[in-house]
Order: sequence, then structure tokens, then C-alpha cells
Amino acid sequence: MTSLRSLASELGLSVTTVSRALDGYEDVAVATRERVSRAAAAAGYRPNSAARRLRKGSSETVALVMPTEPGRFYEPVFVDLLAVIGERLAARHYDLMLLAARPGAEELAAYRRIVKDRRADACIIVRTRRHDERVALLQEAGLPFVCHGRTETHAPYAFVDGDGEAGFREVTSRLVSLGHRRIAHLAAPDRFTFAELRARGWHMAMRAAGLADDLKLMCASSEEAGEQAATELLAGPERPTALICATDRIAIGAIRAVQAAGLVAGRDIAVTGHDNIHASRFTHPALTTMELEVQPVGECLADKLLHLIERGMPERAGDVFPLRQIVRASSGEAD
Amino acid sequence: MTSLRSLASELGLSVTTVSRALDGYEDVAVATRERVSRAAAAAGYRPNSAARRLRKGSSETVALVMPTEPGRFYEPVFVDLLAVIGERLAARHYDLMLLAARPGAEELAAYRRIVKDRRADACIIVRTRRHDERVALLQEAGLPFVCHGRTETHAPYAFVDGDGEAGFREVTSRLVSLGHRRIAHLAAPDRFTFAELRARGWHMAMRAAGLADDLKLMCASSEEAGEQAATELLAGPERPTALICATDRIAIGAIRAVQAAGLVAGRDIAVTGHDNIHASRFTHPALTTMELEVQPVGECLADKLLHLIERGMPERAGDVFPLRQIVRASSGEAD
DNA sequence: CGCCTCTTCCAAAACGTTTTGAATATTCAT
DNA sequence: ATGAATATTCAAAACGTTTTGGAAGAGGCG
Repeated sequence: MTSLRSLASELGLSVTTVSRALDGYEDVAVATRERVSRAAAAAGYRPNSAARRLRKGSSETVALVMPTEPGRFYEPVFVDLLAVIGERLAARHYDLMLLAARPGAEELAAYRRIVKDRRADACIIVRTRRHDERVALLQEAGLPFVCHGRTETHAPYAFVDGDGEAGFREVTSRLVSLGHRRIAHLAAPDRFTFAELRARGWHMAMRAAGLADDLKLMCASSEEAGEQAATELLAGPERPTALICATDRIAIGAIRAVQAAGLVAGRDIAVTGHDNIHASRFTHPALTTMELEVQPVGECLADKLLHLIERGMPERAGDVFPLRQIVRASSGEAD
Repeated sequence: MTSLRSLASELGLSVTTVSRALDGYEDVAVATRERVSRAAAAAGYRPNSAARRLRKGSSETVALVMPTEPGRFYEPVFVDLLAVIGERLAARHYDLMLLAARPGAEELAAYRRIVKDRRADACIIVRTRRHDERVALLQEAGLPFVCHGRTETHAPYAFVDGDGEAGFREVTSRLVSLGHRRIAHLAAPDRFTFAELRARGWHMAMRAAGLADDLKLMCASSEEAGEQAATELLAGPERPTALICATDRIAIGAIRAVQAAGLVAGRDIAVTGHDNIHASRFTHPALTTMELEVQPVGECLADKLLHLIERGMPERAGDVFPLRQIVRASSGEAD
């Protein structure tokens, strides 16, 4: 392990000069700077991170606390997101630290530790909620963070999100133009911002079409909850002809409910979801859904994070990405 | 942020004594030790990790390099595994660092950096291959590591794995006892150890039953590859009556191939997989498969890692966990 | 009392950087 | 030639911990 000192003695320079040369300071002669850079590159020198962190008081690390709800199902896309972010951060010599904590007290304690011990220079918040204590905590502590998803707060904050509202407006309008009139929405729990936004999209499209937007039921994002909620809607006085579901998991449950009612999804009743999870390709009929592309989102998130750490709040604090609509058989649009 | 120094001056002791008291050294009076512990607990003191790392020369970090093959599909279970491991490590004040790198040169470079800069005290190797350069590299470097999955090496090494061989023996025998005679195996690429082991299980069960074990095709672990390989087998001279697939993704493709051939999976042809991925519940018919429980595996892996770091190779270097068989309709066993 | 052993504590060094404040050359204007 | 300004370089301090190598005091023994 080459240290600054060995480099310095090898070059006949002081440690100070070598350090400043590598950091590109103006007060070291150009010739020296180049000589040092060459020697450092040749030796494969990388500053000792512990020493650097100790001295600078920063950790060159980004933390991500995973909310590990028991039995929670993670979309594979989450891993891809981690990969994209990790790669982007690594290119700038930042580490990605992963913590796991159950939402609630344990989760907040994890964030507090990060803040107090300065374990990380910034945080990534995922599965953002409408009223999010994590956001409040980090804002108060002044620790940079970027949300994957939006929250409701006064203070400006950085986020990256998919345009769920537009996405659900679009799918709703499509079904309206196919002749559907009783279009129901199976919403996710409204503590999550994404659930609120998707519901809003459906509401807006329904009103724009002059249709009643009261066929709405809220349920957890699981197949079981979706099946139960859909069953309830199908048994109601005004049976809907379409079920717009907040997530694919809910939609998969809804398809089962439709089958159980002796109906055929995609023919008698249109069903749509959101996420394009792997399973959505293999339901019967295959699920019409929409998805957020992971690569640009991950890169945007990482870039915002770096900007936030090194240069403060970026010009555009929040970025909303369009969703890609994926039309399959379950929505009865195929012809 | 309370430092050792502030604690010391508050207690009227030297920094040395406080440090040693907290580390439980014998050469500090019991009374003092307790007084210090109490004060530290009250102040919520945690040693500055950068300083600690710098001084001790260890990083108190475990690294996991994700192989990010382009378009690679991650099972959600991978995230759960991360969560379990992360939690277990956190309890012992170890951080989990996540790196992303494409298999090959980039991946090895990542490991080399970890070794050279001592970025981590240990590594976790996932998706272990039969001839694994990562294993060789870490063994040579003397950096502790635990594999998720097995490899082929002379030197002893630590691993945690599912008993794919027994699992595939079992499912094969079950089908034999149902009357199947031409049972094919759709194997995953044999550079992965798991593929080899699962194939071996199938081989052994077939031979034990006195059946020919030549109906075997290798393909990538994707729906497309599975479909193509199954189509080929189904078109062969001796059409198999059962397709034992190395992974659920292959099996899902196989089910499609069966349908495309005008046959019914679970009635005309039995299909089975491995992994119990989310989608396996929603194929038609639902897929018979097997799974490795993530909680005990993750905990075992983390414990091995900690043992390796702090006390060297554990008594039992490798642990093989039984697989849970999940019988659904696709194997025609349901009646 | 002198010597030794234990017990308990501590000052100082060390880990490898970055940063501060200053010293030493060099150049330029007068 | 002299002083000021500028361009380079560097020694030393600092970051907060752990570890080394004693020191001071208490107690026991001859």
C-alpha cells in the first residue's frame, strides 16, 4: 500500500506538496504537479480512505436504509436500481452503504445514527411516504438526501419519481375511449405518495370524461388484498367494467378475483397495473401495466446526490420521469 | 458528537483509560470501568469510525460485489438476503458496502481494489461459479470471504448453499414414482456450480431408477432460452413426459413451449423449477418448484463472515440447507 | 526499611491524510 | 541594488482513536 509519505520521499518532495499536487491546487508548480500525478498513477496510489475521512470529517459514503417490512416483497427492479446507483457513485469514489431496518422506531434510529456519527455524507430515501418522518429528520439535521418518490413537505427537497399521475390518466383515458364507463380504481394505502398520485390521475381522467369517480377501494399492495378488494367491487350494485390497479400485485389479485367470479379478464373486465414486475408477463391474460425505466432514474438519483453533497441543491431539485405504457391482453385493447 | 476526550475530561480520567475501560481491558479497575461505561452510555458515545479504522487498520465493513450482467434479472429474494445479512452485521457494528460490477475484468478489479485498499475486512461472493476467479483472488490475498453457493477449489473455504442435488433427486424420484419414464432436464449453464449440482441430482435419481439420463439440454436461465430448449426437446424423437428445469425462469419458458406445442402442462407434460420466484405462482398452471429459506441462510452467512473475521475459519466451513419443495399444478401431482 | 510485585492509571506515539501558516526562492519594479 | 510582490515549497498541527511503554501508588515479604 503506497502512502503519501513513500510517494513524497521517492519524489524528493514533502508530503504536503504531494498531497496538494494531487488535489490540483494552484500553488504547486505545473511541472511538479505533473511529475507527481505521473508517479501516483504509476504506483496506483489511492489515498487511505479512513485517514481522509478522519481528517476531512466526511465519510465519502452514501447510505440507503431499506425498509424491511416482514414478508415484504421487493421488486427485482430495486436491485437494479441499487446497481445503477452504486456504479455511478463508485465512479466518483463514493461508497454505497446498505442498512436494513423495520419502518418505525428502528428505522428512525438508523437515520439518527447516520446523522450523529456522520456515517454518511448523504442518504437515499426509498418508498417515500406522504408524511415522511425520515424526510423531516434529515431536513432538520441538514444531511443531504434524495427521495425515490415524492413526499409532502414545505421545504424544497430533491427527488426522482415516475409520473404516476400522468400514467394513470393515460390508461384511464384509453379505457374511456374504448367505451368503458364504470372504471374502478384499486388504490394502494394512501400513506404512500405514489398511491395518492396514481389515484389522482384516475380521478382527473374520470372527471375530464364526465364520469363518476367514486368506484374506488383502497387495499394493501399484495395479491391477497387485491383479490379481496376486487371481489368486493365485482359484487357491488354497479359492477365495474374495468379495474385500474395501483400496482401489479394488486392487479394480479384482481385477475384472480375476476376468474373466480366466472368472468374473463381482458374480455369481460379490463385489468391494469403498474410496475411491470416479472410476474405480470405470466398472468392469464398477461397484464397491461406501465413501468419506470431504471437506468435513467438511477443515474439521475445518483447525480442529484453528488450535486447535493458537493455543490448544494441542484437547479432542478426534483425530476419526474414519464412511464412507459405496456399494453398486454388484460386490458382488452388488443385488436 | 461526544469524543473520547470530552468523556475523559468529564470523568477526570485520561483518554487512554477511558478507551481501555470501554474495550473491557483487565488493567482498569472494575469501579472505573463501570463508571466509564455508564457515562458513555449516557452520552450515547460511539467511537468515531474513521479514527478507529485508521488506527486499527481494519475497516469494519463487509463488501458485496453484485455481478451486474446487462439485462440480468434479480430474484427479489436477493434483496431479502441483503436485508437479513445487513441486519445481522449491523448488530455487530459492521457495515455492509455494496459494489456493482460487470463479471469479468471490471469485477476482478473491484475485488483487487478491496484487497489493496483494505476497503473491507471480508467479502461476500454471490452467484458462485465452478471455477471462480473471485475465490482464487481472495484466497491468494488472504481476505476472508463467504460464498453464497459452492465452487470447486482445493483449499478449504466458507460457504452457505441450498442442497440442490438432494432437491432435484427428490423431485425426479417423485415423478418417477408417478410413472414418468422419459424425464428430461433443462440445465443452467454449467459454469455455475448450482447448475452442476442440480443436474447431478437428476442424473442420480434417474440412474437409481434404472432410467436413461441422456435427455438433457443446457440453456441460459431465462424464459426465452427455456422456451427454445423445451421446444427442441419436445420436437425430438423421444418426447419426454416431464421437464425438470434448473430454474423457475427456464421452467416458465418451458411451460410456454408446452402450450405452443398444443399440450397442457401438468396433464400431458410435467414441468418443475427451482427458486420459487414470485412469478411461479402465477403461471398457468402454477409452477411446482422448490425454495431456499432466506432467513436462516442469511443469518448463517453473516455469522460465518463474522467468525471468519474475528476468529478465523469456523469449525464447519460450509453449510448446506435443505430445500423446501413446493408442489403446484404444473407437475401433475395434484390429485 | 528496601525490594519486589500488583494494580491502576497515563503521556506520547502512531495510523495517513489535509490544512494552516510560514519560509524560501524568484521575479519585478523602482 | 533594494524592497515588494509572487511563486513555490514545507514543517507542524490536527482529525479521534488504539497501543506502547512506562509511572505512581499500594501492598507484601524478608
